[in-house]
Amino acid sequence: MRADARDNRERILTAAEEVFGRTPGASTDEVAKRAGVGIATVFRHFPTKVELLEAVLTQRLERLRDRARELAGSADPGRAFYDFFGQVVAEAASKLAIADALGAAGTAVGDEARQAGEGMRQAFGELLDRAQDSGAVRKDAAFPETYALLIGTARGATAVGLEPTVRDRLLALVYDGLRPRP
Amino acid sequence: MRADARDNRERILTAAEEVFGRTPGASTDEVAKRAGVGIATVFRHFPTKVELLEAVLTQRLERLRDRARELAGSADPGRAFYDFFGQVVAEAASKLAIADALGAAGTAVGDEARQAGEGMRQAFGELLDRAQDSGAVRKDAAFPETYALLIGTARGATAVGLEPTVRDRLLALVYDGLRPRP
Amino acid sequence: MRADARDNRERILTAAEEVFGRTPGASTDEVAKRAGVGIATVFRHFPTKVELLEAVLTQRLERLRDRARELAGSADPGRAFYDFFGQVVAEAASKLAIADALGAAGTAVGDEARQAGEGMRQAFGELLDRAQDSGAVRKDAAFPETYALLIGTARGATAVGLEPTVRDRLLALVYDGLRPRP
Amino acid sequence: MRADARDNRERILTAAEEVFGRTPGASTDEVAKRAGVGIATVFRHFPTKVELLEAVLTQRLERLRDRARELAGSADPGRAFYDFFGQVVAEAASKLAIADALGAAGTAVGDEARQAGEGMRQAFGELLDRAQDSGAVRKDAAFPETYALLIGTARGATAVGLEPTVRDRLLALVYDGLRPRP
DNA sequence: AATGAATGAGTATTCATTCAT
DNA sequence: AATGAATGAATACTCATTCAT
Repeated sequence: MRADARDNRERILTAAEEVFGRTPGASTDEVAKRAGVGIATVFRHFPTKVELLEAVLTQRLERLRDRARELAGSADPGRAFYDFFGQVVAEAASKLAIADALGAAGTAVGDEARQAGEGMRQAFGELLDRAQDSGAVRKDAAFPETYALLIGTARGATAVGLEPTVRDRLLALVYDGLRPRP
Repeated sequence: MRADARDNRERILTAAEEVFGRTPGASTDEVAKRAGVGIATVFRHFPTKVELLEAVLTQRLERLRDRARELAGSADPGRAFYDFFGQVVAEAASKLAIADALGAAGTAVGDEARQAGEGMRQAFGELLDRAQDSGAVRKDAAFPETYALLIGTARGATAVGLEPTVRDRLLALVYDGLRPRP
Repeated sequence: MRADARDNRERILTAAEEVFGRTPGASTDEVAKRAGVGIATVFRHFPTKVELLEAVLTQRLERLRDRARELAGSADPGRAFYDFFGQVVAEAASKLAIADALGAAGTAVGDEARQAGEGMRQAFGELLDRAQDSGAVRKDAAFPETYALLIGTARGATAVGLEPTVRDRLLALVYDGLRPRP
Repeated sequence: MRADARDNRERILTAAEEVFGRTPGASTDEVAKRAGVGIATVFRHFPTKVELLEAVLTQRLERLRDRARELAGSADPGRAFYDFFGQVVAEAASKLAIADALGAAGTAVGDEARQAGEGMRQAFGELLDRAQDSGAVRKDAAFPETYALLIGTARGATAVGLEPTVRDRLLALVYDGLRPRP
């Protein structure tokens, strides 16, 4: 039954991601129905709605962190940086809530979520450093504003429901601001 | 008595802006208390909570539109564009909800809000056009991505609670992306 | 509408007294139905279930205190004391919860209830003092044990659902313990 | 394996006594944790929460009955009666729930509990009879009121959280009522 | 026109009880 | 036989909206 429980936890988390991604203020019942379990099961796994939300957030942040870490080893640091940037924005455009997760990364209360956010920001900082060393990103772009630019671009892409073409042009604009001035 | 009513409407709107700016999920009661009127009075003026929210939104959008129009007559179109951009972002950083208003401008349901959003986007388009004509903004930056960049930057600045210095550096990055390539 | 509200408050309190008297763990819904009002109305008047319970308790304690005060002026202090004692026990036998109120008088958390309890205990102490001075109650019966005896007798009479005859005989036993030894 | 089961039953009962003694409204889970078994084990032994509560009650009543029976053979019937009375009250003062058990003895629903209550009351009646025959208790104190006095004194001692000294003085008052009038 | 009271639908959370391992 | 997970009914409390004054 350990397996069953883990399975259910996964299903609940997935359901929560979908439901809250679509309707941020959705009820826990909604999540339970979507996951196909009783409501008490949701509360057994996540004793509080806040804890459920934080678990979703944590998962998202960890995924982003992992992606950043994967790319950190790349031979082409510039490409790694811009690829990560673009992927985050692309995902945000389709999954409304990743942008919120990014925004919340600074404020997240829960310990796990905070750590995941910290890890993600560190990994992104790593990507930035290497890209700057390799000359792919201007040296005077410090971490805070670059991170803010990532968040903002992701949220901007989300808010308007941008078409892919426009999103690419938006990224082109942003990248041009990040590239070293000739 | 007409005057009293208009007065109350104003007070309610102001109160709503403050309250929802601070706590997006606040109750209508909260707004009534802040405005110093009974809750029934709020509902007399705005028969639905959604209508109240839309009124707040409309007001914000109209203010932005008016500011854009004022600047449209400026002798220095480049400066007008970047000033507007910067002001919007600066305000968003302090008033959480303006960014949402900007985001909602595309999706706004109510008729008034939609019109206000349309007007605001048109005015911003005007600023963009003139700035491009004057050579202050690159010609290949079309409206959709530029508008998305405005929204995103505003939201990015809001989400993280950026300090003014960092906000300025963020803007510098964004502006560099918007300026014509040499 | 002030009148209506006060009216409703009364009805809710009365309903609560009946309902909680019968079923101590009853739900707030039950009280609302019994009072013939919507559940939100109950919560408007008593924002918390605890506050509702305390209001019931307070009311009961105040009634007892008032009765004690009335009797305090009596020309026959002995009779006043034993009358009060008997009335409390008689009421407790029919209204389950008065005994609890008496018990809670020492522990009541809410400020109003605490004060009412204090007032009631003081009034009872007064009755006791005078009865002792008049020689109707033995002088070595101090307040704490006499009060405990009152509470206990009331609760004893309640718990078993005593018939009036038996109750009278119980009181006779208790009174004999309180009278001065010859 | 029969031994294991009986062992578990004991542990659950003990745990239930502790838990419900402290927190009358406690959950079955609480009991399971305290007993160090899974919740399903509790329900295997006591298919219903009511049955568990009744088992606790039965156990308590049986203990009291046994104590009364032990004392029934004593050479000094008066002392036996007053000792029993005092012990019950002393225990009630520390173990909140014994008083409830005594009260419930009249109303007990379950068959076992009812029988245990009956047995306990019979044994107490025996003690009373002998004490009356020996002249230690007045002859006109019939069983019903004397039993009510026992219950009441026990509950009175519990409700207020009486100190031992006061409890003793309370008992002195009660005993004086029970002793034959000179 | 303005007020504050009343309402019921909705929400998070708990708990006794039942299943699957 | 024992376990822990799953379940749905129940409960306290909130909120947008409607009535009576």
